[in-house]
Amino acid sequence: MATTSPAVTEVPARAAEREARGGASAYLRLREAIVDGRFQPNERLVEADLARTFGAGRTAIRAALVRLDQEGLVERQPNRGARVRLVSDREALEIEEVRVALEQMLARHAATRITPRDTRNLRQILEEMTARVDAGDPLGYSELNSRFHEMIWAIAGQGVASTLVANLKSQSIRFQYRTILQPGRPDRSLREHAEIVEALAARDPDRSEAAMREHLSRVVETLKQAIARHHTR
Amino acid sequence: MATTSPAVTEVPARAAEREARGGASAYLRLREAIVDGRFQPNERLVEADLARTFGAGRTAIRAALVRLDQEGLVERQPNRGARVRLVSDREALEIEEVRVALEQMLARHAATRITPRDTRNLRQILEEMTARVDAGDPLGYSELNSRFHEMIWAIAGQGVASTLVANLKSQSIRFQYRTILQPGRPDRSLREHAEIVEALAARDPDRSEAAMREHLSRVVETLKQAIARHHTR
DNA sequence: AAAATACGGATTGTCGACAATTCTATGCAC
DNA sequence: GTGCATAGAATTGTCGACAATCCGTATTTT
Repeated sequence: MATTSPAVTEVPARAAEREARGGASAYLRLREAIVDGRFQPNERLVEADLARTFGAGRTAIRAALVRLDQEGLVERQPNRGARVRLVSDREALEIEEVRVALEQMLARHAATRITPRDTRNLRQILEEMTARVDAGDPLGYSELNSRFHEMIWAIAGQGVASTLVANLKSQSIRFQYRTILQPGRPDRSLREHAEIVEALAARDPDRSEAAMREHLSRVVETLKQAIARHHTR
Repeated sequence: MATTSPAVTEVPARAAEREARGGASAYLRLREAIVDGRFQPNERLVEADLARTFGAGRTAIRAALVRLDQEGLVERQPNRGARVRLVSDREALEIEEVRVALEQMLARHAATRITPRDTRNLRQILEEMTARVDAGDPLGYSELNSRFHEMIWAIAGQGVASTLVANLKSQSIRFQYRTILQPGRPDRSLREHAEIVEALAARDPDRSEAAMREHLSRVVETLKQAIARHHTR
């Protein structure tokens, strides 16, 4: 809403969605704050402080922290409190690898369920993405990129897998910018996305899976290099 | 311990492992009880009752339920309590599909990291599995089957992915028996496992991934049929 | 001076009690 | 007998208080 895009990260389904007003939406607000980067990684999350900040009781905050811990956004140590979890370079890579595996599968399924209407929507996003690249707007591009992938998840109609990727994404969101700012990436990325759309439109599962794999493998590769560079400097 | 195998499902890593005595190990014990099937699916989980049963306070039980909810083993509705989550046939299939995707990836990674010692261990498990089949012991076979796959996860050295599959497995554990009891399955399954070992031993990522995919795709297929049969009867 | 110890503040963990909500069963009208 | 309203029981949600634990600092010991 205010800061970044609204649909960038969907809240992982289940778990008492309809929550009272002040009470348990503490979870949602705290989550948003962390994902948006309003807390530093490794920053301590003191229950009493959070309770005051969010106008909730300590009980609610406590429940939220337990959830976020299980979700991997927060790290809780017995008697020592909670911190915003810092995902290491190593782990960020692992997460990305899992994402490759899952999105491959999702692409495969999407290919068997895609409708002409879906195809039109994907093509439109692709156009907008091109426009952003031409306009030199990496943030807008990144946002559309997210939309693109999320749309494929939706087409695939695999709730379990979609929830998992969404979850992983919110954990590694802090690393995203690294792969975006790579020089020469946008053009290539655009072509890769185009191929994905074509493969899906052709309703060809193997080709769709391969295209997605190709695309995301390159993202992983880029991330690897970025990390290596970041590490040796 | 009493009912089924002890190592069948590893507890998903993170989250305050060192917990006080009676206090928060409530989570572990409740989890085990659910996974072992000591609670019926959809059975209500009343906090006060659980607290008495496990000799813990309601607070601890509450935290445990929140965690289990996030984990997908329990379903919590505001003001209406928690139940053991019932995974639908549909969802069981989805879960299995995700498992295919993840284990494929894990096999690929394992192929690049496997040591001669690992190979020996895998071969040995394979032998024992053969023995179980010959002895007509499906439960023992199933247990070894789990060990086999878990060993590959360990070899792959991908903590994130491993945690996810382990988690998924505990959710769908109730469906396992359906695929096991399929006639003619054991022999074929055995051959598939053998091919996986060979591919890994050859340190061939593509072949390993393909072998795993082949194997698990068949499991999915079997599950599909079992569900269909179960549904139309 | 370095190490070990003891203290004090801050924070988490747990309990009991009460409010809020949902569920169940009874009674009443028709 | 069926449907609806209502009272009571059962259960969850939240708060405040206190105990347990940890961390940093000052003090003692060697």
